[in-house]
Amino acid sequence: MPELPEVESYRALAERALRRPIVQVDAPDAWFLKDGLDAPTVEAALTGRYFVAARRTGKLLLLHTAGGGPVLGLRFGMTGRLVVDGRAGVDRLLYSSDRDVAAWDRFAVSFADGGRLLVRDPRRLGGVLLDPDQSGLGPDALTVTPAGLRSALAGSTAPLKARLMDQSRLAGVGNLLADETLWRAGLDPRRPAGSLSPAELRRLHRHLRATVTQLVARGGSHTGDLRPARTAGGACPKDGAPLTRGTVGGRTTWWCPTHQR
DNA sequence: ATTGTGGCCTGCCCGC
DNA sequence: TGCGGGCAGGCCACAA
Repeated sequence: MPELPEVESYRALAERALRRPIVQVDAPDAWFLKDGLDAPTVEAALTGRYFVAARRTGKLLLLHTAGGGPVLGLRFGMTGRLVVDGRAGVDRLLYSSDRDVAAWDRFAVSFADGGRLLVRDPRRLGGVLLDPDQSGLGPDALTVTPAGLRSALAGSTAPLKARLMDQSRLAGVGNLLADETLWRAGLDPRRPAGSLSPAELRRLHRHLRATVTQLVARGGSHTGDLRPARTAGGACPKDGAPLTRGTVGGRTTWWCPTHQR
């Protein structure tokens, strides 16, 4: 599902949509427009303008318009895809459908040259925002510093995994990325977030940055080394122990009871 | 304030 | 072969 790695792929794809005059905006699904946004407003905000930059914070894609104009924010939930000129941002999306169904096109921007940028989301869990408020987002997981990670976790009794996925503390980590990172770092997802020693914090930071970087390069949060074993009867790829399945932070969680402490 | 829970969305897969 | 139930998780509202 779209976590940081997928959205980073979408961001790179969205570079193709820059400096192309916008002639039409289609927002057929009112549910998909968030924070009180409506179709006439977003149409008026974008038509006649063009994008100049494609940025990303966590799982939020930001398309800036020229001259300091409005910023289009796109969220993808767990089943949303970005499509530009018929080209999809990722080949395959876990838990979503790979089919092309026009009814799943929830939002589209058409350019003067005939091309289009659109969000295709079967489950409608994503959304469109205008000038999104980013004050509620923590530092991006791809670039977070050791101190940033420490302050995201410090003093908390919540499960470590829940804090890693708390977008207001750290932006970009979803369920699969959290399991993969904690598995690599050898940390029990149920540990109180504030209980990590300085050495464990450094280890987690190193593995977080490395994991995110690697999964971005591989093309998705589903390309982790733990992922194939995240299933009934799965064994730890490191030591062969049967993986444990449970609910942590309200999400299905798989971990190795042997080496994750 | 922090933490936990349940609901929303709907395609897909499994078992009958 | 059709059908119903459960499942997936990002995000948000709400409760304790």
